[in-house]
Amino acid sequence: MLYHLIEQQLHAALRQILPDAATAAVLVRPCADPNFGDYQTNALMALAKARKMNPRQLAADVVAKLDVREWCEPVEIAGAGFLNFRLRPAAVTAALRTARAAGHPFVARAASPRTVVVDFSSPNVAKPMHVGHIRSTILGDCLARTLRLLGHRVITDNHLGDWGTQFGKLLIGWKRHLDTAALRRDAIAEMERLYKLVNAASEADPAVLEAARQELVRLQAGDAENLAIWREMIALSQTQFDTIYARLGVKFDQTLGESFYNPRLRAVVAELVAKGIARESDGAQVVFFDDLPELKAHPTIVQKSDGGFNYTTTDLATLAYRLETWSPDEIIYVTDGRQQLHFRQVFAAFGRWQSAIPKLAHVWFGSILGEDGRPFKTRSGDTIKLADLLDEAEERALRVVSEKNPDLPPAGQREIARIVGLGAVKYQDLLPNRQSDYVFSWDKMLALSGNTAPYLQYAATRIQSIFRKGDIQNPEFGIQDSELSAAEELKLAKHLLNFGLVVEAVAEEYRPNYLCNYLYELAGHFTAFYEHCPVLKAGGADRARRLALCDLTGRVLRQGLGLLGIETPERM
RNA sequence: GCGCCCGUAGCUCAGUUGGAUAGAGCAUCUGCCUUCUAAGCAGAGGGUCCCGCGUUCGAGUCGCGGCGGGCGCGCCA
Repeated sequence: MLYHLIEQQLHAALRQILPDAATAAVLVRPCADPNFGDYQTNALMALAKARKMNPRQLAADVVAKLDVREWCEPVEIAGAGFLNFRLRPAAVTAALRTARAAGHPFVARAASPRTVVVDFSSPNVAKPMHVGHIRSTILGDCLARTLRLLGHRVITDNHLGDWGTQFGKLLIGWKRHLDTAALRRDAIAEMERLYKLVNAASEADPAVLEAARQELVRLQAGDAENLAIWREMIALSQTQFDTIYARLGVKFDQTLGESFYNPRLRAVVAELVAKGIARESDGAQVVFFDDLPELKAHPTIVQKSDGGFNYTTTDLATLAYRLETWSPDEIIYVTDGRQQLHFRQVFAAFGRWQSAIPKLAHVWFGSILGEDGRPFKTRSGDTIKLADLLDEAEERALRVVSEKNPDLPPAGQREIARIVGLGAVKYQDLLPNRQSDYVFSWDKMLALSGNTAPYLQYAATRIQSIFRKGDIQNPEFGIQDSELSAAEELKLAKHLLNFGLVVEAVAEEYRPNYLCNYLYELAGHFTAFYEHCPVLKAGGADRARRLALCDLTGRVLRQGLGLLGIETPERM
């Protein structure tokens, strides 16, 4: 990648001037304003400041030692000490030629691949998946795909909520009120009905609450009947999850729910106690963090006073299992922001328990708010089911498709509507900064114009259309030494070069919105090119080169959308 | 009370080690389909980046203090 080569040369030059400088912080980034050039570095100013040097003088000294003639016009020193690099067109065409031969154009595989566990989605058994599950699922899937493209070994794990106190109420409901016909029709809806029924009843009648507690105790003690019912509830739920995941194109390498770790919990606590990490307090076993100021006031319980375990215990057992099973370099948790304190506690406790721990990342996202700006209530009944959201998305897309393409056969229209509708939902979810709360709105979630997936898909289909119209199957076109004659070609080409930079940033900061914005800009550059530069009607070298640009743009768009988990139709 | 996050155009939001003249989409307005798909393109208007002080050559970004909102804080997950 050109920016990387420039960066390396810059580091070499800097070492000649300041041998002890930390070059890792000296980055070459795309210019904020193309008027300044293609790439810039601002780090010399910071470096000069730290050493009380004259920044412009330092810049001049470094430039004197810097040799980037192969790729750049003469380097400019601007303002307080910016270095601006402008690519030579010949270097751009050379980079495009290299990319056309590459399996994944403009993306460099990681020099040292790492093993990364990604924990995401984690829906609860016996409950419908609702809009609240979409962010974790889509975000986690995107991060997994991104890390894989960069050459890392990724293990995705769906940590199902398949154990816990809710099963007491569910068991009561199953035994007393089960409607088997309704269960056959829609198992999740029936289980949800049972839960709500018993939940309401236990609020009114303490005897029901006590009965539910007893059922839970029997389940935990291994009662055969309760275990059988519990297993059936899991199996029925898994069918629903599988349907949703198939629709979303999300795959898991592992589905190890909370219950998988039950047999390990006692030993975890025993070890924590033996090592003096946990101690008894008010009848419970508790881990205190007296030496950590931010957690001093927030101890965490690993065994309740009634002897039961909780999610901190389960999460610690899960970490230990992952460590011994896969020896990961990193474990990523994708959950909402309300669990920040919990994960700080788990990570801190785990750090005391185990000597060598991998990088632990809690990738959190904001809450979903209702249209009124109030938090979305999960228990109040007006939760929007994920399946309904996806249905609505496909229906809205179908209306547009049938209007725009009335001549396509219905099955073709539905397939396009499926890809466009699901793409719109996913993109809308990945576009905002993940840490912002978002206000749920049908219109916003399902928008099909502007900065949306359909815009990107549309650009990709226009490219496909060119190849169809030109009847170009095995393209023998290529980029000769001819110049990129139009300004739009050069802009498009230069933007393509930065794809890998963005993919790496997504993986490093766990922020797919960087990729969304990059692809939106790419599609914008392509559209400008498309409006101004005829491809099929151009002749000779222009035509060949523009076809090559179309091909590369199409590949990057499809690859980028693929990282977001979004498909691209042939036409739309 | 303590902690985390947020406050940027009418609305929804971006804003990459602090960096150059703060950007999109939607909405509004003006043009563009006889040329590879108008789900598009070109252009216009629209800003006290919540307020104040500070650090800095330079602050939407960092620090401190306010104001407003969301979330969390030992036996749910």
